[in-house]
Amino acid sequence: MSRPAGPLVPEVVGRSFFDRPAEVVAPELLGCVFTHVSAEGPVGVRLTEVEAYEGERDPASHAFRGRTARNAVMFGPPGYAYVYFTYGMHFCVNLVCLGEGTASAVLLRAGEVVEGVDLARARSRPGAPVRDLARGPARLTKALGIGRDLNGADVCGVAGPLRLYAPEPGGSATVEVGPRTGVAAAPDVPWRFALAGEPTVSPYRRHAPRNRR
DNA sequence: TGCATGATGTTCT
DNA sequence: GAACATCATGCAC
Repeated sequence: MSRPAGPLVPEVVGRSFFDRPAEVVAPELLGCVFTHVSAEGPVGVRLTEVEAYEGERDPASHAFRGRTARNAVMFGPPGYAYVYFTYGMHFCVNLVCLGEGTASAVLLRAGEVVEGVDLARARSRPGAPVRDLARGPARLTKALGIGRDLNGADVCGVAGPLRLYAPEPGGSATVEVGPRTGVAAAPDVPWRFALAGEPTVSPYRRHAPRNRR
């Protein structure tokens, strides 16, 4: 498609983009700008690190044991946000891939805040450097102000609070591939994708088993 | 600079 | 009742 020359109006990513396996969608999400417009204002994050999760063939996925009330969104149509609560205090956000009945999703792990920096910082910690605001999946949702109420929100709709914009053309970035971070199961599957050389990308950490008391 | 640990709630077995 | 796709903090070196 074409658009008239003028100010940069980034294109909203369409639903067909997500109607593909997560491990295919994931690397293409890098560089996209994910925005949440709330009552407080807009915050946008340029994605620098993501992870792919498949359904029943991926033991690290929430959908591994089949459909439940919590992961129902993952089994739904593509282009929606799956938000879940974990570790008693953190939210993480996924973008659902593939069609109805297939649990495929991409976890957004980290990004660089490119819009609404002040708001993002206020939600995080005053004085925090910009590159720390969305470094890590839980911080990313915090910076964007994403909570449980956005579970199942449409990412492809122009009217919704969540939107995903295609990266500006011309930027060729090197994509780094590696094992997923922090997962207890299938730690060696290379489905973690990151932009090389980005300071917002968290260092690789293997899942740390917790001592029980 | 790097590791170990506690906080905290939802979900599933 | 245990595990968990995490983060911030404290302490050792």
